Amino acid sequence: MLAETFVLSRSYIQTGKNNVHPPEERFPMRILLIEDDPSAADYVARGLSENGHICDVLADGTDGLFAATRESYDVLVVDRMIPGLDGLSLVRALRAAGRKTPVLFLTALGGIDDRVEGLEAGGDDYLTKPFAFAELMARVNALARRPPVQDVKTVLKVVDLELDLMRRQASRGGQVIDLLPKEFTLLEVLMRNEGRVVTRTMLLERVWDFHFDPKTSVVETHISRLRAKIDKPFEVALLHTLKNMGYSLYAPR
Amino acid sequence: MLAETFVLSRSYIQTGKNNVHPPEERFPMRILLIEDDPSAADYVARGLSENGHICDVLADGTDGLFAATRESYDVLVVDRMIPGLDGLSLVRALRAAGRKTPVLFLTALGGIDDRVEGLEAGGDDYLTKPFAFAELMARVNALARRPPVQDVKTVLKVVDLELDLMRRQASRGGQVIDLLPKEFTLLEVLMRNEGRVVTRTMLLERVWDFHFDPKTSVVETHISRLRAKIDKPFEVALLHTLKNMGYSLYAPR
DNA sequence: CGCCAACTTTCGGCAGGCTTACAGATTTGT
DNA sequence: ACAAATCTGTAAGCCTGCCGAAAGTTGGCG
Repeated sequence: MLAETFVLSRSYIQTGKNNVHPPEERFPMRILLIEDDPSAADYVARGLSENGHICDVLADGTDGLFAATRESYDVLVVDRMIPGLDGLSLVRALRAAGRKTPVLFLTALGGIDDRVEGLEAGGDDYLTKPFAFAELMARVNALARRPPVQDVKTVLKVVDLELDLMRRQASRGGQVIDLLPKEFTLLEVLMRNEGRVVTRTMLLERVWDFHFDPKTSVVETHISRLRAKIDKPFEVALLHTLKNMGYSLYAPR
Repeated sequence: MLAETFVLSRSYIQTGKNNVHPPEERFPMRILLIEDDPSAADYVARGLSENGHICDVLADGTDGLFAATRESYDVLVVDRMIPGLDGLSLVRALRAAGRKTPVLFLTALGGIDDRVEGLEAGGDDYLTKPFAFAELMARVNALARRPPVQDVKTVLKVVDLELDLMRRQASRGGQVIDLLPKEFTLLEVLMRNEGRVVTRTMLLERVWDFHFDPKTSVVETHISRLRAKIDKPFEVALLHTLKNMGYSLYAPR
């Protein structure tokens, strides 16, 4: 899975049409990590995905700039020392192109000069290696202008359906429901968009990190399995299909 | 000689005049850090001040005791190994003088005796080096919030599984279980997060202080060993795996 | 009646996690 | 200071159970 994120799909170009996200706060952040050291990259990527975010990784500066310009990421995490195009130039180019995506620099050097350089080039924050992951997460949150983790809602609720994000556990009407990982994130996305239509494309991006159409029925398959657990055993269905549009989670009236 | 060791504490002298704070929750906490390793001291002091608190730093035990007795700090953070007067004696002396200021010990080694001694001497909590700053901040907050006469929780409990932090000994259903040091801290982290998901990244940071991905199965290995001791011999398993997420310790329903 | 979109179920591959053995490191005892 | 014992991390192989492709079914709508 991590290996996959290393090879950023070339076909993400196709999704260009639909890269405008709804203005409301979206949960999983999309983060682009530009880092060539595999172990560091893995560490960060893994941590981010464990925290429910989507992380693309590129090891080369040129590719990084390309992706950062084309796609709309919430935050960029950029190593200063990378092959292709160094982090500093990358960000300068990005800013010159008018992109304001917040940038967090990772630097092996803790010198004051480095810091100044980075910020002057248009970086928003920096972090010297090695660092605790919690710190990176905190700074990324700060850059994305999100409230600190402590007062992030930990239990989602739609009617009598509850999803405890910390315990990773769902329940309906007090009855505990076991969910598989994919089912869990699928439900999470749906619940965070209660009442709104969630398109297939959104689901592919947020749950599967596919930036293209796999031309299969993965989504349907998992929707089906999810229904079997959260709707089938109960009176009223909460998950509704909207033909040719997508799905929506709400209480019928 | 005395003057020398006070070098770091310019703010201590200036703030001396106003040492009477309202008893309720006050925001900038005043914290005295007694630590001789400059880089560690910097790390902590910087972190505290970034969090808006006031931190005085002293590198010598004798000076530390003097300041701690004279001033009224909200919390003391004390390294066990310091020149002048060791941390243990410092706290004993402080308590003997009737001061109840909460004390957080920093100890390089997580040995049994270190912890027991520290708590017996009148310490309120301990933290083994190295640590993530966030953890120190959390513990300091906890200490400051705690009513002056404290009983440190010395035994963690999850269902019938107990972990005696003083004796460094685990037991389940009254049956004593021997744990190796790594297993002990691993279990401690898990128990302190009962019911919550503890990600692999968290474990790598808190138990191993790895700030990168070791790309090996250290965690799995130790989880396996821990399971063999705390779960295998018993009816119900308490330690559960969540694929791609981490582990969680809780009683099955 | 026929088409298309969505639903359901089955089933094999495989990734991620588990286990074990071993060797290096560290600690302890003499 | 040396040897013994203990502890820890790596690597290799196994195994489980999740995931997604595929094929067949349903149902809505023209």
